Amino acid sequence: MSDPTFYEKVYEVVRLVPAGRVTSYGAIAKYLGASRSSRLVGWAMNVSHGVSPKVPAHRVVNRNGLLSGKAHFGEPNAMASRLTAEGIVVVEDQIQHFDEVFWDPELELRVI
DNA sequence: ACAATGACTGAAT
DNA sequence: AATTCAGCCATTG
Repeated sequence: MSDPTFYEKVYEVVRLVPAGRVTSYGAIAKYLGASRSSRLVGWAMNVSHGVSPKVPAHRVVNRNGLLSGKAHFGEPNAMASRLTAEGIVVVEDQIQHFDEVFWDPELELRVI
């Protein structure tokens, strides 16, 4: 990683996501000032397998609340299982009550 | 240095 | 309203 600045930022934001909440790639990208680089966020997650502390990539889904990245986990059910264990309802790889569990860094990490 | 890739998103049809 | 198309931008070969 010659210049993991972007990844580091992504990891940091993802790690800030509280248990029982989820966020979207676009929200993270926007918080980092790169709202159009949502794909890079997903790519960062792809590299986040061996980073430490561990990055809760299971709390990051696409803007529709769909577990788009579940296929990248060792077990396809690992992502849904972890979300369910945190109190998030997932049916058919789709997060239920997505608007209630959605965690927007721009709103939560904003200056109070 | 060029071209291709990708866990997305928004706009157009 | 649902599906399709194109843009976007950092990293890798």
